[in-house]
This record gives sequence, structure tokens and C-alpha cells, in this order.
Amino acid sequence: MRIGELARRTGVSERSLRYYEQQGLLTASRTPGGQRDYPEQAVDRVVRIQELFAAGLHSRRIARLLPCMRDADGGPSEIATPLLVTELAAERDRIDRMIAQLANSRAVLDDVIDTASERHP
Amino acid sequence: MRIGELARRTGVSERSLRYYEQQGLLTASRTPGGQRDYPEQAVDRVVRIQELFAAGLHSRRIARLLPCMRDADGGPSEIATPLLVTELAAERDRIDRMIAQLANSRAVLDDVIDTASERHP
DNA sequence: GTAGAAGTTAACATCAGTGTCAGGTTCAAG
DNA sequence: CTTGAACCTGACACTGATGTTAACTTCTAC
Repeated sequence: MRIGELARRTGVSERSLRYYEQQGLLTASRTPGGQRDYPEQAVDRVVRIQELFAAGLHSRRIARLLPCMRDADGGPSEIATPLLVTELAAERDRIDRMIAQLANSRAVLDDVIDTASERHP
Repeated sequence: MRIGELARRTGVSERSLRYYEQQGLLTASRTPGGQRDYPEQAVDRVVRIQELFAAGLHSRRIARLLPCMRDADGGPSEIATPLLVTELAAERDRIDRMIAQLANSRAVLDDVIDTASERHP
């Protein structure tokens, strides 16, 4: 599929998809005329990339992580090095703390919303 | 307490604390010489602000939200307007989606770490 | 073959919180 | 007093993903 369709199906802008390629997160074959041609699997990959970005990982780390991830159709193509494992464990702990904080903020918002709903029924 | 202590106790830089004040998120009385003097309660407030920032809220919305929050020692000093409630509900839903995504990324990291740990025991 | 939609590269802008530096003032202890 | 740590304001830089624009090319359908 071409970039427009991938953008539409993932909700990620074309600009970002090209950026992902530049950062080594996403590859695409090219048509004879030079246009990008993505495999079906790219949809899942882009969604993962977005999630990892949302989780606060930087593109360089994502680039090292991606080949170690379990593909939809099989095992990973690489095994994470001990150094990468250490880094990822730190990221995981950070994500855990972030989830806890988010739950906290969510509760605060809920409280404010509930309080206001009682007054403005 | 003065700004240095508040920074130390919250883990937030002095630069950021001054920025929070500029954005109307945090107030401080001043010593005769013009230095900021924070009440004990500021520690909690700064922690909340940090959490809301981490949750992706912008300073302007946080500024409108803060007076509607339940204080440590009592009810809120203001009630959220219907407009603000609508906005906060949208933020809450966004946070819910973010938490789900984070859990997903966390699972991916865990899987990569586990797989590598089996190979590098 | 031609029109228009969709794609290409490259460069510059934006956002919002934070880092950092400069030049000056205040505070607390000796 | 004086000295050094702590604080003040103001300005500029950065980060890193994404938006935007420009000038040009390719694809698709008639």
C-alpha cells in the first residue's frame, strides 16, 4: 500500500511515516517511480511505534528494540543484548511509575467532574 | 520554605517552580527582600502539578483545574464550570486510552526482556 | 496525452516545558 | 562588616516529534 493509505489506516500523518523511515523504524520498498510501497504488516508496526512513542521511548531506542519484538507471524529476528535489556527494564519501570501517576491524575479529574456534576445536575 | 528546599523536596527544578508561578499554577508570598516563601502545602501541590503535566495537560488547563481540586484539608474552593467539565472529561478519556497503550507497551517490553533473559541466563 | 490526485525531497516553523547563563540582590553566619 | 550560599529577573537555547510549505515527479483514469 502507499503512504496515503497507511496514514489513513493508522491515523499517523504522512510526515511522521517518512520521519519513522528516516529514523530507521520503518522500511518500505519503492515503486519504479520512487514511491513508497508498504507491506500489509506495516500497519501493525506503525501502531506499535506510536505506542512506544507515547510511552516516552526515543526513536533511537525504539529502533534498537523493534527487531527484538515478536512479529505477528513468529518469533523475533534478533535477541536483545544485555545492555539493551538493562535499558528496557529501566523503561519498563518508568512506565510503571507513569501508569500509577496517570491513574492518580485520572482519579483527581474524576473527583472534580463528580463534584461539579452534583452542583450542575 | 524557600525555593531551594521546595525544589529539593519535590524533585522539581527551581526553574520549573518559577515557571509554574508565571503560569499561575503556584503562588508564594515574598520575604521583605523579595524572595519566595512557600507554605508547607506547596509540596503536595507541586507534586500534583507534575502529575498533571505528565498526564499531558497543558498549563492553562491545569490553572483552571487547580482551584476545583479537593485540598488536603477540605473541599474545593471553586466548582468546575460545565465547559471545564466537558474538557476534563475528554482529558480523562484520553488518559484512559493512554493507560491502555502504556500497559500494552509495558507488555511488549516485558516480552522482549523475558525472551532475552532465556537466551542470556 | 492530459488533468488531477497523490507522492517525493528539503527546509523551516512550532510547541511547551526545561536547561543554562549573566548580572545583580538578599540572607545567614562568623 | 563581610563572605559565601542562595535567590532574583531576564534572555536565549534546546529537545524531538510533528506541521507546513515549496517546487517537482509519479500515478491513475479518462
